Amino acid sequence: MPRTSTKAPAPAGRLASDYRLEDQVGFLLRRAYQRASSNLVDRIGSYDLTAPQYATLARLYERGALSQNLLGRLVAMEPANIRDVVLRLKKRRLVATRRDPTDKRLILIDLTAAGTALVEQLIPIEIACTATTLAPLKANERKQLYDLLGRLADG
Amino acid sequence: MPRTSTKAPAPAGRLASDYRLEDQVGFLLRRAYQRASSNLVDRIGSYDLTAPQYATLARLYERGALSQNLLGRLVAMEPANIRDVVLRLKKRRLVATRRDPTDKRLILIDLTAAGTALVEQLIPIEIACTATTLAPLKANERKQLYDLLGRLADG
DNA sequence: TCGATATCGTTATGATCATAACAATATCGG
DNA sequence: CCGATATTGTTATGATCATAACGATATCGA
Repeated sequence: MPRTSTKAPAPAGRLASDYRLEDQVGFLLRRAYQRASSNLVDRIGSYDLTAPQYATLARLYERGALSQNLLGRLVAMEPANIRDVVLRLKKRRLVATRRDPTDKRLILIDLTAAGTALVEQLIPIEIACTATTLAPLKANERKQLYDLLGRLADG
Repeated sequence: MPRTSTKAPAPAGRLASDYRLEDQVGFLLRRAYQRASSNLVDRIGSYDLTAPQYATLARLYERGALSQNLLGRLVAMEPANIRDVVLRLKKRRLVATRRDPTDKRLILIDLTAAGTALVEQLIPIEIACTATTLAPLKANERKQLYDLLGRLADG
């Protein structure tokens, strides 16, 4: 006679009994990113901007005009994805595009005056948001986290 | 006469000169998750499974049958999202669904035999994949990372 | 010069994601 | 008992994401 009902919650039961999803970095990273992203949307959502859109604007603010492809690499987005983001930002007149005269393959993206003004407004909000996300960590732990995450991301 | 052309790359120029996108946790977390997710797809992509799909199967393997809603919470997915994942897994006969007899609102999800067999095949691959992702870190650093990420994710 | 190769942007497909609104069912308090 | 409230699952909308295939343009080497 089996110990409990076959329909029971099956606390651990089968094989690989010591495996836990929580022990997989990918799962942890996904949840941590969800939290960070949620914090950002809570703060800048009223501007109707997503985290990738903000990152795109911020990168343009840092670097000035960039080709669409390079811009994508600098915000870690595939060509097909950065294209859509740029289209949405362009529709809102936050960025402007023009063709590179010397290399006809390239589309140069740059902030408009409105885009620049918006980024300058959002940067302090983003910094506060980062502080919120990092709130559970002490100062030295935050530094450590940056080091570890940076090495993970760069492979 | 201005020092350079107005159209120049604008290395730093404007306001908030010390702001860097790299200093924002969200951006770092997103890139690190991209890396981890990419590592997983490289290894289990031939099974036509994504990271969230694998997480769903793994959770069911750990816990046995769960309501769709609870399952979603346990893999950090919104109700609308876990629904789509379950539909795809169900279409491939990796999970089966039935209504809870005592609470007619609930849909109970459980692994099929094929689903169970697949998870048992994938678990060692996932563990190896996690090792790959963590390769840049030493043992004590990995432990530290888990601690920090866990606290971030839980808020 | 010219052909192979590489890069850039586009298109298409399919899978996450989050949010809001909604119907059906449970639960709880008076 | 029964109405207010909460929970579950669905639907719709819109924004990421990754991948593959493709034309256009650049670049490089023979």
